Amino acid sequence: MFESPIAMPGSAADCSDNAFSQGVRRMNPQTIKVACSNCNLRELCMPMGLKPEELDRIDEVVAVRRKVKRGATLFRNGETFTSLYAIRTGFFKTCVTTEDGRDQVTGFQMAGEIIGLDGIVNDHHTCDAVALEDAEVCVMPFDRIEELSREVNALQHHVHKIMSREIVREHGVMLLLGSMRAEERLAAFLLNLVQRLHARGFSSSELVLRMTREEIGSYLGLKLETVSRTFSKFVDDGIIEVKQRYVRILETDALRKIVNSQACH
Amino acid sequence: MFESPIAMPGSAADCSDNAFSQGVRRMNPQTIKVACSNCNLRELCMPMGLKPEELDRIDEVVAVRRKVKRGATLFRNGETFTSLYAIRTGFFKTCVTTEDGRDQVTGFQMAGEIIGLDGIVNDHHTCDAVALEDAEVCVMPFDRIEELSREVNALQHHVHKIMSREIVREHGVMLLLGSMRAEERLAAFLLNLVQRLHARGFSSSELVLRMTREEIGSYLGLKLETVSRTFSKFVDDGIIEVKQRYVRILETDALRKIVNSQACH
DNA sequence: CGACACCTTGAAGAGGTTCAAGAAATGTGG
DNA sequence: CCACATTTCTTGAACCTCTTCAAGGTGTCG
Repeated sequence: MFESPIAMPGSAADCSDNAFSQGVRRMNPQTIKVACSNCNLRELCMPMGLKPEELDRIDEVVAVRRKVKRGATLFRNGETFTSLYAIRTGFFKTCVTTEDGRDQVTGFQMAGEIIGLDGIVNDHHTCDAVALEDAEVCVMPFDRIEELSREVNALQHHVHKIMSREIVREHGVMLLLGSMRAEERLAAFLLNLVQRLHARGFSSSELVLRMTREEIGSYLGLKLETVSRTFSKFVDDGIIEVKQRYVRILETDALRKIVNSQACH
Repeated sequence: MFESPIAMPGSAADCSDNAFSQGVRRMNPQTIKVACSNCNLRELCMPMGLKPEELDRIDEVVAVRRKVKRGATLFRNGETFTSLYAIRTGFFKTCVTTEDGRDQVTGFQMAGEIIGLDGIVNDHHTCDAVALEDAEVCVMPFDRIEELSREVNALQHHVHKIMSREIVREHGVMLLLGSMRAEERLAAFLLNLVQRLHARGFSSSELVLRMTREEIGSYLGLKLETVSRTFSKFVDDGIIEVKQRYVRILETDALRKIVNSQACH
């Protein structure tokens, strides 16, 4: 509900197909076959600068689309791995769970991001991917990705980059979890979220959290009460405004200063 | 010095080439050109079950070997990415550093493991790789890897698996940093180290730490004093013996119980 | 053998957690 | 559309774990 005023029209965040491509495409709701070449999220999840004939081949990557209702899982720990998923719309969390009941949110993913990479190594997923709002994903069978990336060099390198990016992202999370205090973690979290939303055409100062305080806490290695208290502290300090899930950042620089405060320790 | 009595002869941990292959190979110390097909670490860092002609091609992956003295870096944050490195001998840490002086060890790597994956996404390394003991690595230029993996399917899939494995490993670290207490973290750390050493033919109850308490602490998100105290507590409880860097595990099950103690919270 | 890096241990303190209660929002069924 | 149940969020107070600061011990290497 807060999203539409924040979204910038015509941007990558506007995830509906344009009128032309819809007219050309078959609209069978069961098996929606779609072309990456027409997708306005392409620049986020597919390699850029392809030759026309390569672009056509890329269309073979996506088998079908799949809708995932809020609260439902796209895949679960233990399930057989078959495909990577490119998020078209919606918002996901991924989390690992242990037998003894430990739980850790390992990431939040939004439109244009790829999930499922964890499953490659053992042909089974090792985490759950849960939709935090109604979502739609492009299903990309991995054997087809491997096949195509033998022929399209740009796709091959793109797959490698996506995996490397995820490794680097996780390094950042390890830094956060291993060396930051609560305020620093939450500030870094907010800056990261808003930066990614901005890259998708949303505001760089307002956002709607799609996850609960508990999920934020799990991701940041904090209890939900600490997350709530830290939000309140930022509000008291005049850095942000918070109304439930809605957050407005008033002082981006203050958040940056909090994250980079290591020097004065 | 503690290593030789623990190592099992003839195992993968015995990293020297056999007499035959040395006789055949040119021994120019400047540019040592070596064949993966003869390496007894192959099963750790290369795909298995290759056809003979594929095995020959794999030999093209490794350009040269490179020695890294204890304390020296294999690559540094900011350096241009060119190659992945397979560790032949020695022990590395990788760590990310921020301008404001924060520092986080993101992993410890031993023989047969691959480092450098962080550099793919932006053509620059985003962390430092430091040898914790004199080491030797196989340099594998990444463009050559990409070239070859277009032709050898098993290599292609192997590269994907290595990257996926690293992603899954980091999920585990996030779980550790985000949800475990000091004792649980150190117990998990010891079990992981000893398990990996065991896979290389070393003892599953004795090990020599190649890193300082401070480096362990950085990896586990703890201060070195906490690491030291937790070691001492494990000794008091009769779970391990510690003499500086030498550790003997007396009660593996006790360590396992500590890691999986979440249920009784 | 002396300098330096590394490790251990104690005591005090801070930051985050736990437990608890109530408020606010959200969803559901009549 | 409203009442009720449920989930989510906020806030307070006590507690606990880990950190910080400090001092001394141990090992290593030139």
